[in-house]
Amino acid sequence: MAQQEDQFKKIVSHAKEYGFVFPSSEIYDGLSAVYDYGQNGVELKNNIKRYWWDAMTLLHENIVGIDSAIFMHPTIWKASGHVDAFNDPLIDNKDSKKRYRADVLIEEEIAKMDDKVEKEVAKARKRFGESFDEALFRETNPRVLEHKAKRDALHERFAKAMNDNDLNELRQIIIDQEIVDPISGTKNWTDVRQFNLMFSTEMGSTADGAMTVYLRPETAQGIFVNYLNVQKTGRMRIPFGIAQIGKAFRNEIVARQFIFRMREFEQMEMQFFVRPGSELEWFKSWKETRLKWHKALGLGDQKYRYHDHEKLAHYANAATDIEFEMPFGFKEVEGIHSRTNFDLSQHEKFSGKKIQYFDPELNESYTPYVIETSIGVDRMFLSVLCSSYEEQALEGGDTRVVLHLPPALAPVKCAVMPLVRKDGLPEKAREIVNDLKFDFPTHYEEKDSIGKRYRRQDAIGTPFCVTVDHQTLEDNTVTLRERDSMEQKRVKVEDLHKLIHDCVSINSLLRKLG
RNA sequence: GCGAAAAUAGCUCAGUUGGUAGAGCACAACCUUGCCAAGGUUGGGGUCGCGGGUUCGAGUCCCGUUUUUCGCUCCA
Repeated sequence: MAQQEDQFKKIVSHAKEYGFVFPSSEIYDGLSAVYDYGQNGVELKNNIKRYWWDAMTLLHENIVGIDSAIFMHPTIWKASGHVDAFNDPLIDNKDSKKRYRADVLIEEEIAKMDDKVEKEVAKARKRFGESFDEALFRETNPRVLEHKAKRDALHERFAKAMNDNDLNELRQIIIDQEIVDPISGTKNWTDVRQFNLMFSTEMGSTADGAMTVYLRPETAQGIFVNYLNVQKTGRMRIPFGIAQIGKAFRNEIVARQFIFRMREFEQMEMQFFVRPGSELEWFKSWKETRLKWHKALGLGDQKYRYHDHEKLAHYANAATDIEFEMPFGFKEVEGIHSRTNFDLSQHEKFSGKKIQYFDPELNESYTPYVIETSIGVDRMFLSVLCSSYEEQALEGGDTRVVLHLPPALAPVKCAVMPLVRKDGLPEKAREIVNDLKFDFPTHYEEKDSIGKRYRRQDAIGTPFCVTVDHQTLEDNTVTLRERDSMEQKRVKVEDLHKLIHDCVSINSLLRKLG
C-alpha cells in the first residue's frame, strides 16, 4: 500500500512536471481541491470527451446531445431534491470528534425543559389526587412558571437565530445552555458551520431584485428540463437518449485525492428515456455497453469491476458503479442508475407543465422512465493517467518513464526530429511536420541527443517518433519509432500519414465498439 | 471538519547550537557527438508558502494563516 501511495505521488508530480495538471491559482498558494489542466492535459481530456461523445452520438442514432447552461431556475433544485438535502448547521465536539446538527442539540435541550414542566405537573397530580386543577396549576405554580419562562426564552432565542441563520448565536446558545456531548461529556465545541452541497450566487445586480441561483451540482437536470424541447424538435421516439458534457460544482466537505474529488468537475451524462416496465432491461444493457466502452481503451480488463448499490437513492430502483483500480484502490468512475420517472414527474409537478410521451405503438401517454449513465471526466482522466504511467527498467540498467496512453487519447500523436541539426535535416523534418500537422498534433524537436528527445516524448505518451537522417535525403524514407516497444522501422515518408492515422484516430477505438 | 506531518530555484533535495542562501538535474546561448536521458564553456533563475512576534541578527525559535499529504469523519 505504501508503495502504491508512493506511486501515486509520482504520478501527481509527473502530471505537473509535464503539463497535464496544475494546482489552481498556484502563485497565490493554490485553492483547495481545484486544479487546472495544462497544455498536455487539455488535449488528453478533450480526447476522452471526444471518444465518449462520438460513442454516444455517432454510434446510436437515437441519442442526441445538448449543452445546457450552468445557471438554472432555482426551483429546479427544489424539484430534484437538492435544496432540502444537506442544508444543516453542523457543530463538532473536539473531544469525541463527533458531528451534530446544532439545531437538533438545542431542540433536545428545549424538550428537556418541557419534561421538567411535565414532571412538576405529574408530581402535583400525584399529591392532590382527584381535586387537582391542572390548568390552574400550570398558570400559577412558581416552579412551573420558572421552567416555562426559561423554556420560552430559549425557544424564542433559538427561533430567532434559526430565522436569521445566525450560526454564532446558535453556538452561543449551546455554550450558554452548557450543552454537553453525550459521548465525551465535554463542552469543547467547534464553530457552527452551515453545510450546503450547492454553490450559490446572486443573479441580478441590485440587492432588491437579486435571486439566489445555484451552480448546478449535476448536469442531469439540464437534460430533464429540456426533455420536451428535444423530444419534440428532434421528433425523438422512445427509447431515446440525450447526452451532455459539462461542468458541475459541489461544495464537498472534504475534497481530496488530487483530481479524484474536486469542487469543480466535469461530467459526461446520458439520460436514456424508456417505456415504464422496460427500465431494468435497459439498465442491464447500458451496464454492459458502458463497460465495453471502458475496456476498449485497453487499460486492462482486470482493472474494472461493477459495484451494485444496495442502499438506493430516493429516485432509483437500481444502481451500479463501474469502479476502476486506482493506486488508492478500486474507485467509482461511472455510475449507471435506473432513475425511474422520478425526475420528470417532479418537474411536471413543480413546473405545472405536462411532461408526457404519447407512445403511438401502445396508443397511450406515460411519463418515461430513465436510465442514466454518468461518468466523471476528471476521474476518467485520472484512471487513464494512473494506468498508463510506468517507470520501466531497460536493458543496460537504464530506466525510462513512459506513459502508455491509448494512442487515440495521447495529447501529441507524433514527434518529428532531425537526427542531427545540420546538413539540411532540420529543413526536411520541418517539411514533414508541415504536412502531418493538418491531421494530428505533431511536435518538432531538434534540441539534445536523439535518445533524450525520445524519452521526453515517452514521458508525455507520444505514440510515434519520426527521425530524419541522411538516408532520408537520398530515398525519402524515415525511421518510425514506436513508444511502447521502442522498435524502429524504416518507412516511406508518403506512408507516414496512414500508418500513424490508423493507430491514433478515435475511429480506431469506436470500431471496437461496433 | 478534527488530529499529525510537510512547504527552500522549474524538479529532487541539503542547509550544523540562530550569523552573508547551496548542489544535482532542468532551462538559455555557443561548441562537440549523433538512433534510445549522462561532453565542454558561459549564463539566467530563490524577499526560503504568506503574515506577525522574539532577537543586534530568523530559512532555522514562537504564534497565526494558506496549501499539500496521511489517519479519522463526511460524501442526499
